[in-house]
Amino acid sequence: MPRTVPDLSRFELQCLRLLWTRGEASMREIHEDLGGSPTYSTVRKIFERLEQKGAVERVRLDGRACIYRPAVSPPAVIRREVRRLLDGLFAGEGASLVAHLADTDEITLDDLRTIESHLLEDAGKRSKDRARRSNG
Amino acid sequence: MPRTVPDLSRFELQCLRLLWTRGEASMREIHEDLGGSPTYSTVRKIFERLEQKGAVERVRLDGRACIYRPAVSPPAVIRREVRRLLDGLFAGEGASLVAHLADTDEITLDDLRTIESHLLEDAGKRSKDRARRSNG
DNA sequence: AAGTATGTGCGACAGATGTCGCATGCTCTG
DNA sequence: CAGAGCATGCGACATCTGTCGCACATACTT
Repeated sequence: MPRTVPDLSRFELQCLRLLWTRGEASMREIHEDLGGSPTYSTVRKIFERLEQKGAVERVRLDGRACIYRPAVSPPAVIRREVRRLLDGLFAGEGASLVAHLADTDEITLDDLRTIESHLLEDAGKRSKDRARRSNG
Repeated sequence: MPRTVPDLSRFELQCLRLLWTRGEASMREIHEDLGGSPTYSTVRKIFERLEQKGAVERVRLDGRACIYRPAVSPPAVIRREVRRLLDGLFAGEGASLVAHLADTDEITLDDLRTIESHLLEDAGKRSKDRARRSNG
């Protein structure tokens, strides 16, 4: 498990995502998920590189086929990508990004309210935890 | 003005952003904005490619130096990048991205509320416009 | 006018990325 | 056990990216 998330290309990222949704899989399965294109050879090459970068690892064999598993977690990768976008195009301001999403109708008012309520719940939980810790 | 936003690399994007904030600039100025590194030659090469891709254009000369101007607008580029991130890591769901931002404290409750109120204002304006149009 | 500084065009290069094909070698089936 | 299939390891390429240097032209200085 690499401490720092490796730098992944778009296609590498796409393959990794497919692996995330499957949990673990052979390259053939990923190749099928991709609809058969590009070539199986290409997918293998991508996995070869993903493995070199420490983003995936082989867990076991299914017959003679290697089964791979993600070696980096979605949150870690996502954080990195979001940060990149934020720093690159929104001066690091998360609020600017959300404002953009609102402007372009990528999120609705209801979405925002739902997230708000979750935020409130979590805040409540966290402060309860803190209280428990200090009293316990 | 290219109809479709060209595909830009990270560094190309960074240079373009600097050009956005300046409005228009010579390569030397951008080079300075970058703190002098990488080399001036490198920056020129990036601009050469940005020009080929149609992302910037020369407007005039300042002495013998070319002055460049962005040929693609921030919104267009931003939309593209956001879409890429959304489709790539959030199943296209803007709400998921915002939820992530909330989870990682990239946005605060206040931010959300502010955006919400703007959203309400704009919605109001739009419906007023509609009313004006239909009545006018 | 001659020289110096500066901007540009062009070319070179290493490393990353996307795309394949081939030969070898294990497995499963007759 | 021999042959057919599939998976793998390895190598080959064309592009794209980031990074420079050099030679030539042009403008400002003295």
